[in-house]
Amino acid sequence: MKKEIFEKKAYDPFEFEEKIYNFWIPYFKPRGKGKPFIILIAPPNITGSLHLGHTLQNVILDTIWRYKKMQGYDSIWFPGIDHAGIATQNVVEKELRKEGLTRFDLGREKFIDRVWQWKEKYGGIILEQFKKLGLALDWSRVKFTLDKEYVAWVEKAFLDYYKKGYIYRDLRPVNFCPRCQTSLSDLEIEYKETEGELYYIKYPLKLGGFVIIATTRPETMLADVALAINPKDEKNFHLVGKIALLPIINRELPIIVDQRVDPKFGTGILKVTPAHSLVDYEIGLRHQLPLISVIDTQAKMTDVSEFSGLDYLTARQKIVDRLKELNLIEKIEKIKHNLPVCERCKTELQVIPSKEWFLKMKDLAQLAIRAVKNKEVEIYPAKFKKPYFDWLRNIRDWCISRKIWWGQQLPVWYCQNCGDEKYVVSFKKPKIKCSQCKKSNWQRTEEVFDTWFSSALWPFAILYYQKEKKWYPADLVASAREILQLWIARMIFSGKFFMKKTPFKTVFIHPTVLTKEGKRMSKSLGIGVDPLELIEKYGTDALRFGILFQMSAHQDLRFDERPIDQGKKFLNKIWNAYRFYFLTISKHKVLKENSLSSADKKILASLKITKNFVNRKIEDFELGLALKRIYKFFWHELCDIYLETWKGETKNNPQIFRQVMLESLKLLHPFIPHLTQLIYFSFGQKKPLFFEKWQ
RNA sequence: GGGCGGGUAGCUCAGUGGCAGAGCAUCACGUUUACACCGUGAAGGUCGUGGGUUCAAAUCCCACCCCGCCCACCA
Repeated sequence: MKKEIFEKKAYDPFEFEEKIYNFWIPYFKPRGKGKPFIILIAPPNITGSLHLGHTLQNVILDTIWRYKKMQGYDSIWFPGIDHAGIATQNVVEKELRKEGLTRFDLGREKFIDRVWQWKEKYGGIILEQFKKLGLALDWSRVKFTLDKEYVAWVEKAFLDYYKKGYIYRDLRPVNFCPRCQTSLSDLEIEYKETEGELYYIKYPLKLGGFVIIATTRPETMLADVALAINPKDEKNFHLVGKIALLPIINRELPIIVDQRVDPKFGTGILKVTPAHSLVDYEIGLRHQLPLISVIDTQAKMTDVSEFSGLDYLTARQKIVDRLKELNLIEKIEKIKHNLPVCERCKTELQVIPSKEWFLKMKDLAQLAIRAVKNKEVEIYPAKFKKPYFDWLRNIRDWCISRKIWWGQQLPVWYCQNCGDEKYVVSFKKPKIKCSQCKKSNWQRTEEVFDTWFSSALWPFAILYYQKEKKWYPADLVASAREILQLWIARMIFSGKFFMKKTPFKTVFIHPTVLTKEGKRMSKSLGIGVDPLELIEKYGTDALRFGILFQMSAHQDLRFDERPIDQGKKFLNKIWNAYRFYFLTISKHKVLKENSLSSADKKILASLKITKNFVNRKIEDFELGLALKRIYKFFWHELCDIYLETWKGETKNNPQIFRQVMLESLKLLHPFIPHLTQLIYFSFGQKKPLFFEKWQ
């Protein structure tokens, strides 16, 4: 690539970008020279394709990678992808549905084969798309969260936790999707506003009279074990300590006090149903109430009285009819309320008790809190520390098991003769005998890990479990806001627990990319923008420019396509500025004296100011402001003024011209890597531009 | 319900105590030998509303209105 390329008046990114990327690839590896600057990538889901969130996040990191490299650091980051449990399983199930099949038709083994096929076909797509963004990733070390070594790490972590008493198995109410047939974490739940009925039901008191309870779910009343009121509720306080009778089956219900009751809802009296409500379960724990379940995993009534086997909606109607016969319905009101539905399939969820594996969070949350308080990790912008601390301070134990099929199986073995009450936690099939049946007939559980349990260990796998074992911890990770708790917090306590060190020093919570109207982008609503289409239209450098130009470290970004067009024009401006440079410079002999014209002095001063400003702003993650300053410098100070002084007679110094043009190229490179590399070749250079020193 | 952020030119946004800014869009002029994906210039704003502090407020304080995001979820 020589100077002849400048015969063209306009820059065509499509002719060069891919070639330049391929030229760089070998140089993206760690060089082993200089102080490492390590970036931790957020592994995209194998279901994913590039969206503007990924684009922003990774372009920020790549810009910093190149900046740091030019500061003399050995910048390093590795690519990887996440198996993403439920998300992937549901995508494959959707494919099956087109063939008229469900996963149960295939059976577990064949279904998992299908998911692996899917992974082989689509798993790497988003990584290929990362190449299109020009990311300086070391492609010789791609990791996947179901790689053999990775799986071993996750098992080892589980065993460690287990040996130290952090893991337990318990029967607990969990959010359960009757369609997906699995428990879900809080984060996999959506709420849908729905019009429903609020039933006011009379519960007789044992010593005469009655109280009225408001509920939207009468079918769960058969699992009631108490009634509760708020301690500040003076109106109802006289009821405390009395006994109520559960209609239809006449179970005795103590009336207790608990602060979780909202005195303003309904009559201010809550029926406590620990098996089918998470709040009620908490109340139940505090008051040592029993756990009675009346709904099963199919959302059908279990074996209680005459309602057994009915689905929950039919049962609701029958129970209401019966209460009406007994004259125990005071009134029925319309109410708007939020129904919990499965994030993936939108089925209404049931809270039901299920045997699940839990991780004790109290100590671990403390580790994560202290790590940030002691500044072992810095969270930027600082305003995100509050939600981080709030979440950790109010944390519940983490349900880490899922009953889906796609994922990593727990290293847990159940006795085939005695059932799942007898189990062994072990890496390999246990040889010991069951304490009950005295036989060794162990079967590995089909339960899999919550995908976030696996992701929480990502830094070990990608940084430590490289052969060199020397990249842990990272310097920087960037994250979307909504996974601050799900991912970032969990990586922090996992790192502190297993490695005694936080997995990274700085977390940058980047802005959310919103639509022009300020709404969240959403594929299902059809208001997303596809970055690949933008690349096809404008090229990678222009996209990078456009998105970084709009970016602020503190504020969300309302996406606007115009700055990308502006970027395309800017690239052309740069192209032509260097065309002019190469045409002009050949006509001028290098001066022997180091005399500077006033234009020379002015542009050098301006370059220095710009550089200092850009340094400061990049360190503060204010890439938008940095780029705006560079834009102003290059276009308006360099092109509009300084270059003009080279037309006609000039007293300028050609050495300064060369110096300024080379320095500008370096300044632009982290933001606009491809074009600047191309022009760098025209200066007779054969190395990557990011090997140049920034200052 | 709790938390966080935003409201500045038609649009997207800079600007945190000292004469209101940029890009795009608009208008006028200019085919000046790097670039019409250009240049020169113009027009355009009661800085959400009301009050307060100050010599001075877009900027600091208080109240309110509107918009958005995150978290929790009311039985």
